[in-house]
Amino acid sequence: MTKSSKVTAYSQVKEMIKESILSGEIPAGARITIAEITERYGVSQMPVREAFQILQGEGFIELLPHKGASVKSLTPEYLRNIYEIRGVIEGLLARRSMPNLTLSGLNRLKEINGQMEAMIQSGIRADEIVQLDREFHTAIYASSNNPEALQIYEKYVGLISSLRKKFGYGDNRVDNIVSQHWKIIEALQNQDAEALEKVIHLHSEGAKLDLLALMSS
Amino acid sequence: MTKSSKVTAYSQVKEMIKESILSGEIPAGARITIAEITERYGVSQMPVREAFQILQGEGFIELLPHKGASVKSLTPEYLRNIYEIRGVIEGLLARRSMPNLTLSGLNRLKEINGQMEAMIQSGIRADEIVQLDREFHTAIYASSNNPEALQIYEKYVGLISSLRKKFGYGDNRVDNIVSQHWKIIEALQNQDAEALEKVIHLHSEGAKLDLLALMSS
DNA sequence: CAGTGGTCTAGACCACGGG
DNA sequence: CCGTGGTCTAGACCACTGT
Repeated sequence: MTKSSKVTAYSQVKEMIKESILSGEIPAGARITIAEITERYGVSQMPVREAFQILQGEGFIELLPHKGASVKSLTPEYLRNIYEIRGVIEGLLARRSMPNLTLSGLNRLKEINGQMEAMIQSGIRADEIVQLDREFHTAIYASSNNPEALQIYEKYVGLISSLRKKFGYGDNRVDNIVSQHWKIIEALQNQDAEALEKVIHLHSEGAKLDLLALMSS
Repeated sequence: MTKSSKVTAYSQVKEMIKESILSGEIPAGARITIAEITERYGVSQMPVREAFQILQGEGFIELLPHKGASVKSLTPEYLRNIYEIRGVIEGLLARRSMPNLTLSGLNRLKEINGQMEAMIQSGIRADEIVQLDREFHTAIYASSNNPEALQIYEKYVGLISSLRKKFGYGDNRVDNIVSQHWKIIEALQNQDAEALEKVIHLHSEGAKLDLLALMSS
């Protein structure tokens, strides 16, 4: 490690490996050896092993006893599965957040979605859309008072965001996102739980289909 | 460790600690030191630390850098949160399992629920009810084809089961369980996704209220 | 029946909290 | 400012794979 510091080596190693995976530097399905990492970052085995265990818990790698670590491969089935999970978790988060959402929170949502709308005119950049979309949803779910659910959401959203940056968006997906966001805002304003949950599921389903189509083409 | 074997030390240590937590031997909120475990099981620090990381990933303990491990305390808020998560995940699992459920699978469900019904007559034993209830739900969700969701479900069901064995069930909770199970079977038989999801949520909600009431009394 | 690489031990290091 | 206990290093051990 660069210098002695207060943060632990294993958490730094964990973050660095995570970065490498999300950026695509270490491709899905690739094997990672302990030796590789110890050499690269100048640490010994133990912090690497701890980092591996954490990353396995977070769903980024797979760890087989006596066989080593490999980056979880993002098969269509796996993606479909985690989209489904994310969908129902988002429904829960939205439902729980609705009563706690403040007026200024609602304005923040309108602002973010306005920015997205503006971006469509001036040419779409996938990574910025990803960023704004995440902010939009995070702004809603922050008031859910269910940190455990939020953690599951963030785990999967991180995995999927990296793919978005790589594959971008389908033809009119971004338009759909923006219009669905307006509907979400409307449902929140009306405190209409049923409508809200319906739009959220639609939103998630659309995202899944769009990404899967892009990946298979 | 007892003897050299093919399974890893850290996985054995992990299982043993997990047992101790679920059995209540190590109470919620208690601190666990590495030295304690190394001494008790005759291993060195590294496998213990790996076990800790895994247990943190599974939600059983909390790990603070430079401060150590403590068993996650089961506050009412935390329980409410994980019941909510379990509820929506179960809804998802049930919905996805329905089309894949075989006739013999359905008969198995009827059989299990019949056993539960019989048990009510001959006096209720909490740990056996817990066991049968778990079997019932597992029998449904096995055909969900979504192992990731199943994993989340099992993580939380393990935590909650241990509490059930400790606190038992409220007055007519067991009757409710059995009658709701029949309704679940009926919905599965009719391939009625909407009814199914409704019962599942009712089931989950009832379980949550019952347990929270028992714990606060 | 080697070589590779994951797993484990022993002990040093050092952050943190109480006196 | 010392003690406790979490963190890290170096190196040995041994399960697994392919030759």
